[in-house]
Amino acid sequence: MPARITALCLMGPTASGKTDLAAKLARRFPVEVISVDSTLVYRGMDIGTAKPTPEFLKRVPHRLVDIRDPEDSYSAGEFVEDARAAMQEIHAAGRIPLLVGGTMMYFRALTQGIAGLPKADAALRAEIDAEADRAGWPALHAQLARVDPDAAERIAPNDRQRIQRAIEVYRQSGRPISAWQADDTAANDTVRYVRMGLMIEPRARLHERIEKRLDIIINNGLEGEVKVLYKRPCLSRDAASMRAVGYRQFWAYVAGESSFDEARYRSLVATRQLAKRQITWLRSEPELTFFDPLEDDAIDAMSAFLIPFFNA
RNA sequence: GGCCAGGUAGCUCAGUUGGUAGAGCAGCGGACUGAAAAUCCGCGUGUCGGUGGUUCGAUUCCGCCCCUGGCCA
Repeated sequence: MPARITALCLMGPTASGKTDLAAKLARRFPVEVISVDSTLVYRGMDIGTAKPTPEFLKRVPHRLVDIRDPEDSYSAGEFVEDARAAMQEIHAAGRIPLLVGGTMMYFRALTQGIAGLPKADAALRAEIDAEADRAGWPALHAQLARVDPDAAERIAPNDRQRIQRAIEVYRQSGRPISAWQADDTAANDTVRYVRMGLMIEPRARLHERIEKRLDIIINNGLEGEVKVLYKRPCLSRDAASMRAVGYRQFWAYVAGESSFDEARYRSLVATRQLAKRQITWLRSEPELTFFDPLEDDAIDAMSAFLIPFFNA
């Protein structure tokens, strides 16, 4: 049985300054960063994801960055396995894991457990998509209602992603997804999570930062980066990686479907909407202590908050 | 300066044969179990450009004024 360990969580919406604060914490405490970000896992997606530079990563190593090609997918389940392994290694090396990121579902899956569901199956998903093209998602929702009324009740008739997932799991295993989800997921109780959240208020203040950051990303060459990805023969716009904010919108521009200004505007909107969803997660996160990253003494406030956990 | 077309929600616009108005986008709130930077659900009062007039009643009809765009001088 592994020893009980403490892990720190630093969670915040996009453009809230997580990376910067993580680096500062790493200078003050014996911590090692684990990235909790569904886009930083992809190699070759550096500019649009605002990935820390190689020099920065050399100074402050991050686990779970650049571990997938954009053609491949990654998932919350894989993240949980990878993050648990990384936490054990870091702990064994005498340091404390610092989980940093904005992919709230990954945090939730890690800290509260995730059912042992069957994995994704690309062929089966394509099959279900084809059926939906013919009959429409509400029809598949009705089909789901016959085999799994509990799941159907929770899923909206137009929520293609969840309908598809529920049907996928049922066809693969012959067992309703609601039954799988009812299994005891027994969150890993060998880890104690200490949660810190970043919040920038009012919202307009965050929106300003988002716009500035997007323009930096565009000036750094987002268009060129997307062009390289666009040319890869095995990479499609339907790949999980290419649905990421900025990539999806500039893919449409590179494909000649929209103007540059439109790609920029839509990326801006998508980023704001992403931030809003992340904030919704944060509001429901238990035992979260908030910090304002724009305060001059943010790092000191966080340090003061953390010291008791390092002495324990 | 003259003629024409417009001025309605943050933006783009629809509409009211006269009974004070509604879509898309944006924005806001929420959900979230192997694609989650994903996928969905909910939320629409705004001096209908200003001002006078007609009318029981004007955003709607009429006059004048202001603003924008186009054409003509």
